[in-house]
Amino acid sequence: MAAPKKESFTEHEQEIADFAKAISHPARVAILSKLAESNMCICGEIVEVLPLSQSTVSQHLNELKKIGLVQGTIDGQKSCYCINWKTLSEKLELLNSFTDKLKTLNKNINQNCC
Amino acid sequence: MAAPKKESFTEHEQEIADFAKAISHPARVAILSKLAESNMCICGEIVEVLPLSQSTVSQHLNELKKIGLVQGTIDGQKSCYCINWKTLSEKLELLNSFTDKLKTLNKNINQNCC
DNA sequence: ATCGTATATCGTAAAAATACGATAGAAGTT
DNA sequence: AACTTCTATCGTATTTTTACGATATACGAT
Repeated sequence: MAAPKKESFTEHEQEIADFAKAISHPARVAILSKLAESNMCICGEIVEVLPLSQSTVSQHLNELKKIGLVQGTIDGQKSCYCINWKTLSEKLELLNSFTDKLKTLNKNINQNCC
Repeated sequence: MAAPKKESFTEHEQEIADFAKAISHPARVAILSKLAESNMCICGEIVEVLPLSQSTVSQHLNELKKIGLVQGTIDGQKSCYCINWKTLSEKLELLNSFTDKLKTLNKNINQNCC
């Protein structure tokens, strides 16, 4: 049984995990790099620089879109993507404040335990 | 065919993705919280606070250990875990310098494209 | 020596992620 | 109208992840 247990964690824990999952594939990291470089890209330009098929790239773009890290608009027959900087900053802030809290909770950061 | 294509990306892209993957499950986020709170924990204490079985928690701990975010030492019949702050800081730095580079590449952060 | 406790690992099942080809539909071009 | 181009989606195969129970091992206690 691999019943979904993710729901039994806190909203906060899930949010962090979801953001991390969005960038947990090198293709999606590469897509973000490419989009930052070019400010915006039509889908085909992204497909060109990735070693993946068009349909797979489309899927990865959709993952990034679902969580709000990128946004896409239809431009004629093409599809234009760009980074949603507001959301990206928010998610990063979420992760950073989490790790800051970790460090605060721990009093002896330099102490190697165990 | 779902042949593994992850190898065709850069080392850097893979490193970022691997770190993200390590914290892409709420259980592992929760484990890090618990470890930071308590400075160090025996395995059983972690199992107690998570809604997962002992064997599943052991698996998650192993994921975190593989990438170096936590370290474990055997202490008698118990197993003692703690956060490896050095590695955690390094991985975070990796992610932050990546996103900083994204922002630098993009000249008009406030411009909503598309 | 026997028993209980703690935990890693094995085996396995179910679910999710990854990848591609084929295709459909929309938008341009001739 | 016929044709090409672009991209999202469908169907599907493979792999990976998630989860648990059972078990083996190691340690401590009796």
